[in-house]
Amino acid sequence: MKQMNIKALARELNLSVSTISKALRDSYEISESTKQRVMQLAEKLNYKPNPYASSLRGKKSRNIGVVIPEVADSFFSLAINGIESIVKEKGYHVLICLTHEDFESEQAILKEFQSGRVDGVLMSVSSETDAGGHIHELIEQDVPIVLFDRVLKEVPAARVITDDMESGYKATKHLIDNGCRRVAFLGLSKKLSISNDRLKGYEKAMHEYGWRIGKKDVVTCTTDQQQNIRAVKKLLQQPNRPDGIVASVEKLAPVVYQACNEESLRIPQDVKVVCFSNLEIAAMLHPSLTTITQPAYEMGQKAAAMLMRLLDKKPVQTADMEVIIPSKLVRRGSTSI
Amino acid sequence: MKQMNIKALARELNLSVSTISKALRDSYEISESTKQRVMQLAEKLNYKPNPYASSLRGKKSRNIGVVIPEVADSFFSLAINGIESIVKEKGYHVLICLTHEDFESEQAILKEFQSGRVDGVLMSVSSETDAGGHIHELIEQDVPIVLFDRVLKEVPAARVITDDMESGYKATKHLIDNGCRRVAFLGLSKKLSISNDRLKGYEKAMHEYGWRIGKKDVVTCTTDQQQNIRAVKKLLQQPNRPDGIVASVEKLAPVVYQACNEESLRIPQDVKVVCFSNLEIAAMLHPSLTTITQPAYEMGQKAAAMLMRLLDKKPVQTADMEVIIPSKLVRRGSTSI
DNA sequence: TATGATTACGAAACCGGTTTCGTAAATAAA
DNA sequence: TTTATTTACGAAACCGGTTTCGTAATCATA
Repeated sequence: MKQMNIKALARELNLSVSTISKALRDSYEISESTKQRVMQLAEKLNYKPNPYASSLRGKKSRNIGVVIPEVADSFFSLAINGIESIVKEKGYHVLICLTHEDFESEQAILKEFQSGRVDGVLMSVSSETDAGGHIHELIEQDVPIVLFDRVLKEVPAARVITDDMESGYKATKHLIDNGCRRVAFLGLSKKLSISNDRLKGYEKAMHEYGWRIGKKDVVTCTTDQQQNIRAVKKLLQQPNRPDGIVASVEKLAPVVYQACNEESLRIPQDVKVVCFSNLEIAAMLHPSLTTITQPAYEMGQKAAAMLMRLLDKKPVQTADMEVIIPSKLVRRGSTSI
Repeated sequence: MKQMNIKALARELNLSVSTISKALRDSYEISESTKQRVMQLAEKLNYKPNPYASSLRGKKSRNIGVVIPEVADSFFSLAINGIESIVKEKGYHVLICLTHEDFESEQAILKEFQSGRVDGVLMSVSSETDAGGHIHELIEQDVPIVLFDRVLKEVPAARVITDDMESGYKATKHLIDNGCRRVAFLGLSKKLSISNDRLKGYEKAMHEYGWRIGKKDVVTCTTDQQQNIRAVKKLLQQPNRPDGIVASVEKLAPVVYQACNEESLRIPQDVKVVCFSNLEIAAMLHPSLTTITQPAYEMGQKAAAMLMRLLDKKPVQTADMEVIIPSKLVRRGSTSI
């Protein structure tokens, strides 16, 4: 079947193109009877308005871009569900773009978004992102953006984050309370806000309890899982090895388990572990994994709702520009004998 | 900054709009020196072509739609990575749409895609999908579609699947070889191709070894995890309860572990378990989980590559319309003592 | 020198909706 | 009855690229 368009409908009904358009948009200028006829024929002939024509004329794409490092991560996949639950109702579509933790990809994607392809952007920055020039450029083109989870401190954009410092503190304190005296911290990148804030909380807890932080006890991991395993094994091979580990991102959970396994160290007897994670299956790990669980779905919802407000051009209070939702510590087997 | 467009560039350079357009597209009609001038100014003024204008005129969106039930599932998130790795090179964007296992959502999405929003579609059907009318409609509008993993048998569309029957057979045989005599099967839906094929393999293995399949040993699960846990517990409460379980989709892994836990049954001593899953963390479960692992990334790549060929209008052999990539059985602790 | 071919560019149609503006006819108000 | 207003619709501009077609100028060939 040939693609139906407004012109064909107009011909069929002996009406003008503009009348059809108005009728379909339920304009007050058109009589009820005409609207009925138009709607019915449109339905019958399976007419679908061309979204690109509308976007071109209206300067609105009804697409929002979601820029994240990875989708194979339960935080991000849950956040996507939250985002979608909000924007779908408003008639927006979600364009998911993956950076694979690569800064240049992230820049390229935001550059693309300057074209008008999306009306707004939700982003969690890559682990390699340490400057916000690309975000500024986007804002200058009047594309609203809301950052979530992984943000850049110096970029004055709306943001939804968790209480990362407190969470890092809570995780570390939990380990110390359970008998750990030498706790190590695994970050993902020195550039990442969440790693750094969680690290700060870790440091605060360690200092508060008077424990020294060994030079090698703060490990910066990479995107190479094999290399991460080697790094953690090395950490655990030290003469006075750590007896507790705070892993600041979900993907490090298997790394820690694997490394402990290869070093023949038992969790939690020899090493206790807390990991930031949203994995449903954390409870079924061997042993079950104590986690800091982020409100991923709610964060996605909140970030999307903020973006919707920005798109509606409703005034947003400066106080509403930063939303902090607390994470929860879920105690499981990896931290108690 | 105001959005740059071709007209502004033309004015600036004292050239016509058409010359600019051709220069930017590297047309042979334009002299090298003019191309240089145009390119340089475009770069300098940060010109981004409006994708909707191009799409409207060219009848090509350079978007492909990916319709899947869920993104919080490692099979699908890996498949997305595979898809993206292929289509990005060809300059396509990925529009991910989630059905949440709801047939009506799936229909609505495909209806939307009749508008020309996407040039092609990759889909894995929802667990509630049992008819292919919406797919047919799309094909009639000349939108090519490739199904992957979860397909509809009767729809004559290109497809990429795994050897589901053999995998179900292998999983069941593995349990039987490890001493199980009463194996249960957990499907996701009676409508789902993968559930049914895997079930067939299960039945084949059971018959081959002369084991009866109890009336209640084939359980059809739902999207409600709590209900699934109750169903599996009920399964395990039978007087002559199963000593082996084949779980046909990843999300049932936590269900089985939870149910066994609540029934105080040990894995693998009391019940042995094989689950179809791509979870990286399966090896760290308690006990580690024997899986049928699908080549998710490769399937995504293959499906995307097929779609690219269809979009290039290259003739595709009928023999190439169905690609079957084998899954692998990964033996772990949940099936051996 | 005359003719044909090539080069380099511009005018304008086009894609398919949306919106502005103008207007005939019907209705209401004076 | 005249004037003002409302109703219901159409013509055409518009969004921003792309493409077709026409053409003046230059170059090559006979």
